[in-house]
Amino acid sequence: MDQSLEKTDFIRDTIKKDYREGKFKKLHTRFPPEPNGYLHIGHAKAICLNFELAAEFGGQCNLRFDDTNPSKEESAYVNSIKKDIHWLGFSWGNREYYASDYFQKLYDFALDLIHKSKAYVCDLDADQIRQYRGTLTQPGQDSPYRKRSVEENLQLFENMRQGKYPDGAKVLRAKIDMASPNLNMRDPVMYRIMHQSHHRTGKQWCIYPTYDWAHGQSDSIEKITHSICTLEFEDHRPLYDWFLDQLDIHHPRQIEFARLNLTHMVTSKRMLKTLVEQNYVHGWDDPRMPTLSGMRRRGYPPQAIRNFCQAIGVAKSESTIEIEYLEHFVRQELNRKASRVMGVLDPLKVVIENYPQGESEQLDAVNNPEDPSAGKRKVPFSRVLYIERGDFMEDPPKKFYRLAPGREVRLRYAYFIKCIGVEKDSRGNITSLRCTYDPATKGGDAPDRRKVKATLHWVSAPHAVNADIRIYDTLFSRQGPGQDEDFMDSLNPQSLTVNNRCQLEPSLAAAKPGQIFQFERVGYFYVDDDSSDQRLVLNRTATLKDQWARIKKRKNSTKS
RNA sequence: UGGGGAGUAGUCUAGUGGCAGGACAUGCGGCUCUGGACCGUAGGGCGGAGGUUCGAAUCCUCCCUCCCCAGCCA
Repeated sequence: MDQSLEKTDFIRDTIKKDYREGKFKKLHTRFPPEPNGYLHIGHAKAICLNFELAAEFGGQCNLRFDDTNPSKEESAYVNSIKKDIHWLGFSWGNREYYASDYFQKLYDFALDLIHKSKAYVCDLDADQIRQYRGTLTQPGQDSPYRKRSVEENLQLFENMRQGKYPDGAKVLRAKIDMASPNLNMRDPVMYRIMHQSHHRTGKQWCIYPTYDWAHGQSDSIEKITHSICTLEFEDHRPLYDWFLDQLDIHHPRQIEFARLNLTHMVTSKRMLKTLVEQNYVHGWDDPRMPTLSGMRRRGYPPQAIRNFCQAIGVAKSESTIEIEYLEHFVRQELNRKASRVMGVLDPLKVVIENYPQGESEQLDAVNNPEDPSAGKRKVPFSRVLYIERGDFMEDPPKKFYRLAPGREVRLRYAYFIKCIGVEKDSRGNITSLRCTYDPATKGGDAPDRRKVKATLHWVSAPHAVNADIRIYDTLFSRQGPGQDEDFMDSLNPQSLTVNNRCQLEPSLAAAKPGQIFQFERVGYFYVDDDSSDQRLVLNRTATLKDQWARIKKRKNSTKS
């Protein structure tokens, strides 16, 4: 690989170093989601990292569900997670694992620690354990049960497993150091009693391992070489290492990186759950959600998300990426792939007065100028058309070079038209435009080489189809929702508006759910599953970049 | 205040003692039958103070700011 193009970051550096030092032969990573919610864009960063690392170094990446807490986990989440990872374009072969697959092995490992006098059964309740733990600045105290004999611990632990105690009565703890400055080392809990049915093991167990006890050992069982996780687990690394060392089993290296944050978004599972459960959005796959299923339904191509994840890189400093950066990759991908069509969101009627009444014709339109193989299609033209209301101004300011009285513009793939009159209602609102067309400009070129400043999209009124277009904006109006206020307070009341006035070219009548189009000069639109033969429903994926909108915005802000 | 991390343009990120580079965003220009795309161009940065060195984003010292940890969550 070209040295200058080779990706580099601290994780890859570490892996290369480990490889040079012969610490492993084949890289093995894993993506370990807990099946207690839907995957979001933050997970995508971890998924891409783990799977791409494996691919780059000729290794493998496992999918492992971290299902150690039956009170929160459901198989419905398992399915959505698998679907989303596949959608992103990654596969884990037959290496679909569950921490719950290892419950027996973990139990045996625990026995081993008890035998080594490195773990004990503790009768303190949750409150008492907290008190004994000490504080950030004060050391903890040994549990009164810390000195139990190996035999007693073995018996008690067996009893725990047999279901002889109620929830919370006892726990199994590692025997490390109650005075450690790292709170995670102050005799952390390994097992808790939960008489709770598990989505995979059913009623087989009533004691469940904690994250700290399950994670490293699961990594080890799967012969993971590099266990990549987020920064908040940095404090846990000494414990991760301690368990593996005491057990003297395969020892992966844990590496921590900074999680992904995006402006105008939240990714905390608690907050996302609240949004769904209190119906602020229409489900986990609402196109405003930062979930992968939401983005899929919004029309974001998976490749755009992967490109984005590559571009943002991986580091240890906490960062918040502007949502515009993600949108850039969405547009980049869609620009190459999406078929162009014409659709008018805010219609203004135009009558071509010199075009024969009752007639129409079919004009050639290019489907995708970025992709000649996409071919051409026909669009009907007639005497009565719709153009975008915003494409006309009666009294245009300097930098506005679209249609205005007396002005000539081109209708894309059609003709030059000139505005010769404006019709208004009694309140002075413009109801329609009177125009003439130049038959010699058919197709969009003038034989006399004269130029026009603007090209407008349009739709023939008698041929137009209608639809519901869901116009999405960011779910939150603040850049960092929930940072200085309750996150619900910065919900954007404008995050969804439905437009049913639109007029679209007739080819859209055949659009099928899952298809995505560029409405020329407007944006990208994805055909939603809610569409039926009776009613087309489109989600606006993203707008096109719009120079005029920016000029307008700047003018308004300098005025005020 | 114990421990663990992090500070490079508006936002990400590269750099590992030798010209601070790239992407997004922004401005300007070009091109164009999408004010899209594309091409070109400009502005703007090493948290601070000392020190070592011919030379410091990089090494040393001190300081400042931010994040994480006191779940039987992950």
